[in-house]
Amino acid sequence: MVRWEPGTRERLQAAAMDLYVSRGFERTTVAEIAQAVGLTERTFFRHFADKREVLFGGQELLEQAFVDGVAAAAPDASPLAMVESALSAAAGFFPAERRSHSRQRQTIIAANPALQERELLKMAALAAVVAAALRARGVPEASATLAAESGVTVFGVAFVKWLAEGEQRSFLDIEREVLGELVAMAAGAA
Amino acid sequence: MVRWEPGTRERLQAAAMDLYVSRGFERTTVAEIAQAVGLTERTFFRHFADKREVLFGGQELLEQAFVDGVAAAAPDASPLAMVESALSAAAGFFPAERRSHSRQRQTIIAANPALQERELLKMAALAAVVAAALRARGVPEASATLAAESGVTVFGVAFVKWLAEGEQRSFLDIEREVLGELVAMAAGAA
DNA sequence: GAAAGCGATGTCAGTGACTGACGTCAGTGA
DNA sequence: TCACTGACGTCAGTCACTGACATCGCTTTC
Repeated sequence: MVRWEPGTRERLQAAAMDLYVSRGFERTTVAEIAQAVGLTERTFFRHFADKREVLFGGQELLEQAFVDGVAAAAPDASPLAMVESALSAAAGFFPAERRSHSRQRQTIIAANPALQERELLKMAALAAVVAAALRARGVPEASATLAAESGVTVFGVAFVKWLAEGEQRSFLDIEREVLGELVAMAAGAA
Repeated sequence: MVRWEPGTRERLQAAAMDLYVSRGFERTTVAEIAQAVGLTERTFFRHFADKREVLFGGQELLEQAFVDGVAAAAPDASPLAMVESALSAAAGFFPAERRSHSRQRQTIIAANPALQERELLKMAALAAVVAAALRARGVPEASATLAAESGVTVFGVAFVKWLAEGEQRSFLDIEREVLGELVAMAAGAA
């Protein structure tokens, strides 16, 4: 008999999601989450920096996908083409099966400014690593920042659309549509 | 003799800035801030929702400037032209005299993820009201969101540039430059 | 001009997030 | 065998934030 069940982190995440859904984020206590999986509040904080972070696992993987996408773009690609490649790479993270889970998560976040703050921070971090990846490919500072920020904006807008009721298209298709709209908008003002 | 000194809110803001600079944000207590102006912790929380909010006064005024800017754009202006108008209107908030103060504030924020989160939330709120203003002028949903987000991105990038050491140009000039770069980047991919 | 009400503040007693120090104990390797 | 490690528990403490209630100059009302 093992001393501790494996997958502590994952069990805490699942319990937190459940409780955030049923009681709401603010009305659930870290002690309750820990208790739900037979652990202590102190142990929760050994796995997650804070009560919000438990909803934001996998950030590093998403960042890596974006970075890999930038690296995979054609040698002579424009900054925006590199971003497009990154968006394509990230689309793999959101297959149709994941929509239900993502929707539930997004509902929780939408109900709490504190969680929105954390999400915005994650998106900002994402933009920062994408900008760094672009700079590593020789894109000048200003363009890199703008392209990265725009890319993350497209990602965010596409994500919300993907979650919309009745939406049937793949995440990738929606990303492409939104990116096209952005380019069209900017082109109209050139 | 009056019972209370006037300008409580402003005095709290000033004391908070001072302490955040000298001791750092995390190492200063709300009780200390209140004490510094002869008040109680409880009173601090009657003026500010939390310890971070004290650094983010004047948000409504900035939002209003953006909204007014959108409204002031030419009747046949494109979404991006409306955003440009909004950026121009906002530039009035950042005359050269304010750079020193803004720089100090930005240094505090840059040192604390919790404060960055709050700033990002404020920028997201700004984007939301700009998007609403664009929609009110007939811009379709998707374009409004993208144009607003792009505008706020330009604003943020321009703000950082404006604060850079050795930068001499006006905030408005920098905004225009950054917006131009964004349009050029998007146009290059059209 | 006394009484009533208002508004900004103080006081006090919480709750809950988060931290540091230290103890526990099954498994692991020398 | 035994030292050591890693994941967890226990405990005490700090601090952000909240609700309920008291205080008391000032203003309004009759």
